[in-house]
Amino acid sequence: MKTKLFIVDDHFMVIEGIKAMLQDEPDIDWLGHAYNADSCLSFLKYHQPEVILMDINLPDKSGIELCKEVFEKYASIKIIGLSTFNQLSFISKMLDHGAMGYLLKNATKQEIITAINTVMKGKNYLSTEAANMMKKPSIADAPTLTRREIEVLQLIAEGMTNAEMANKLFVSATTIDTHRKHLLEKFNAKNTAALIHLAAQMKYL
Amino acid sequence: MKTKLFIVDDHFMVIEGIKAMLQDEPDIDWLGHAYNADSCLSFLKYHQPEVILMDINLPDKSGIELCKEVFEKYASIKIIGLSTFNQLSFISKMLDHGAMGYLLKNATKQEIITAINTVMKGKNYLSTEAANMMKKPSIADAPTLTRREIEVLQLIAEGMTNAEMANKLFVSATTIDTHRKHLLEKFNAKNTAALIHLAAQMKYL
DNA sequence: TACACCATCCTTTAAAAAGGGGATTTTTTC
DNA sequence: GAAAAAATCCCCTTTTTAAAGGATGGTGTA
Repeated sequence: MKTKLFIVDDHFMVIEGIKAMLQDEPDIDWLGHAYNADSCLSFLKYHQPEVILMDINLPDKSGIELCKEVFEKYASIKIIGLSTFNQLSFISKMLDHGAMGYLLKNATKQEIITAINTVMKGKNYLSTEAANMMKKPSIADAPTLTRREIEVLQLIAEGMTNAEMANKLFVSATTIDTHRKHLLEKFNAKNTAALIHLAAQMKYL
Repeated sequence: MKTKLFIVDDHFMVIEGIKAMLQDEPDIDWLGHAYNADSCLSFLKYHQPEVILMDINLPDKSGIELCKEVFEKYASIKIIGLSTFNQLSFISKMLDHGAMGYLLKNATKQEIITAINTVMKGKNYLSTEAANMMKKPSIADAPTLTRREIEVLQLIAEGMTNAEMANKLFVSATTIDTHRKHLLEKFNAKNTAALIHLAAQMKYL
């Protein structure tokens, strides 16, 4: 039996590429594609794909949001996230919101087919590279910061010294020092450079 | 007369996509593709494409380097840079190193053909979005870093101290200090925190 | 109300980074 | 082959941060 496949991606080349790669596959039934989240949702009102390949970067909303919406409305549809290699920080969010797989856009034909078959069996599929990237510190273990800590963090990133921040925030320099201390602890960072790096990765900056 | 076209991109989907889009074009002669810089250079030893579509992210070296090499050896080949939208900081560098055009990977068939025809006439072609992004000062003026500077930058971001880096890179701590100094100058950063922040924004980290 | 958490302030010591010089060798570029 | 850039090394001084203590008042909630 054929797997009904749908694709959401605003990159024409990617859509054409996947179509070209899969058009001769007997087990794949190409339902069509959408260039943005809106037209994907419209399509789903009248059609029922079994698997959706979904870019995490769409023009109208993020793939993460779309993923969530589709999962809430049509829980039976298996979603496979698609991205280029440098956007892997979103993988875990995608998976949290109902995606069952994750593919990089340099995937081979065989990888795509394996991913589709795997999620159809109800199992998760992560590309090797995606799985590796998952091990990197991500938003998953982002610490909870207080209002003041976020404020100080951002000023540190702008290059201000404790004295300057103290002046700007009308507190003592030692107070800033305490906030810094807490930031280093919460992020488990060795020093300011590592702190800013982690904070940037975790989208605080 | 047909335009001889070659593509370098490590994203199979993109190659398949472009191939699918252009295969019915009477004016395009599809010479083939390469997945990395090395095999592109090998190909060029024995074949002469007129236009190369080149991804700026390749597995073995950056598209910028490849662009430079190809331009030096085969100045008559017109190079069109290819990228997804979030890597536009490299456009100007690509153009500096001999590229004549820049396309985003969500380009339509018509845009690709227009780009190819435009560069064949000896004119530059920038996609509208690329041209817009060029105007943004933020990412555009990312400094050019040396190999060593990039290395040190990344180690700083990991939280290493000068002494640790010196040890790791088998150089004196004062050397690391000099690299740091240059990094601060190039990024025009007040201190390390600001440096890492800027570097992260400019996709160095 | 008691407890956790936040924000504030303090001291001291040691380590690291910033800022200012200058210098040499190798590699790249013109 | 000369000029420019990169990578390496060194000095000195000052500023800034890190680390490790402890302390106080306020707020929100269980």
